[in-house]
Amino acid sequence: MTVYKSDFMKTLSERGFIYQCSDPEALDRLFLSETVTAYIGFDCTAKSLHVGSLVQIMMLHWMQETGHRPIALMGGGTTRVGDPSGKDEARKLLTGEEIEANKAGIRKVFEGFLNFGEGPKDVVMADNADWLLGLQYVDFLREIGRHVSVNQMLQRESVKLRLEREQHLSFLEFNYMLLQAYDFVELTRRYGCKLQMGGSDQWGNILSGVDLGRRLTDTELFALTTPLITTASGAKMGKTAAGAVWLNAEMLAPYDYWQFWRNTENADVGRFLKLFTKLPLDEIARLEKLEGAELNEAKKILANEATKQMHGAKAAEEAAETARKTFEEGALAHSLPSIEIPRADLEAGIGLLAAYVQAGLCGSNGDARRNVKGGAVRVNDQAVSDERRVLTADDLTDDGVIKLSLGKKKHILLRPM
RNA sequence: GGAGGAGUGCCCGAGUGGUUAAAGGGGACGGACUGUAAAUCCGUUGGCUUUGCCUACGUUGGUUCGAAUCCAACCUCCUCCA
Repeated sequence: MTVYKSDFMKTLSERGFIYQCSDPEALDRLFLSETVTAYIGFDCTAKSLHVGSLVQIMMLHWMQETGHRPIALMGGGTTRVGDPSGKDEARKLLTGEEIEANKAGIRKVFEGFLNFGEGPKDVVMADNADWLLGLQYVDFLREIGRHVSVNQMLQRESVKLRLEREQHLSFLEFNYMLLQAYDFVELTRRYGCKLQMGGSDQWGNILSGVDLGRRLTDTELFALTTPLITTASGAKMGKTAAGAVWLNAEMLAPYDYWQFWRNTENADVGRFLKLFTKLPLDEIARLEKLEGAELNEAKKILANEATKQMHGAKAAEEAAETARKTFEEGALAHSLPSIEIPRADLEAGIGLLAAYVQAGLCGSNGDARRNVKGGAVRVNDQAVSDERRVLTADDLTDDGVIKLSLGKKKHILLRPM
């Protein structure tokens, strides 16, 4: 492994962020000699980013932390086209309003742990819609197209693969890398940006930008990618009981976020602590040495730290406390995720199956029915085997709620209103 | 523009007239075992007012007692030729 001298590269390298880099030594020198501006692009296809993007966000954080200037680039323009890579069918086209709404949601995530503003080290939020939407085709071809070598584009691994297999490659897909390359140039001109970072799947696209920038701006640009983060057992990261692990609290409750980290596989604890928390490395080294049941303590710390970063210290403490009560004492914790139901409905009696569907624990009555048969359903910690069971006001606990559980980990409180 | 091929459940994929809600695998969920881990084993995996009914094999129509399976038109995708 290369020994880096700059704080930023050293940190990234020690924490396991670096997968590929176009010129590690030169980049290291650059970080030593000046305040570097670097960017990472984010798609605006959903209202929130999910944990998959967290690695990238953490890199922005470390840039800021080590005294450099990160740019978070919203793909307001490229999302309108839709990145076809890795897709076997075209994404449905999003409207301008949808994209704007998504952008706002995503921005909220960043505000949690990056400082935005006008200062020299504040994070810049840019949007490629600002320059891409106004492009004129012929102008673009004359300015950019003449510098782009089709020969080189054909050399790209992703392209070669498609050609060799005689698989269809649309012109749109072929162009996507140009737009992304052009982003890099535009950011170099506007902000003096010299580095683009991203996931390893972006390596080719990023390199296109490096090449193009060198030609157009006569500046040495750099590329750096992170490894694809999978769990130790090989699964793609980011699934939980509740579905995708979204970063926005509206899409995934802090408690569920905490649980996601708490359920990390043993073999991943050290690696995740390095990537997803800001804890010092010696502390992490100590934690990852823990064995057996003791490792659970490290997982809790991971969950606490990760949740704190995303949702704040208060939410993290609550989540931890809720989990402790729920799992270690088996008691009813008041801050479990809850849904409200009209008091009148409860007095009339709510069918068990309907309640589970309403709480979002089951997808349909049939699903709920199957779970009852499978012994997964408990009400107020009492196993229920009768699918015709009706919930009434009598089921309210002393705390005035009804606790619905599905399996050992999923719990929802029904709160009459 | 011409010729050929394909469209099946969350995904992959079998099925070429009848016990097919549709083999098999993956994924997901649940149970057992554990440490809220992994691995392993077991179960579930269209909907509903569930001993029954409804909806489903690209879309629409047709043949038939009966169609995912046969026919026609259309839509979408792919490959090759130009």
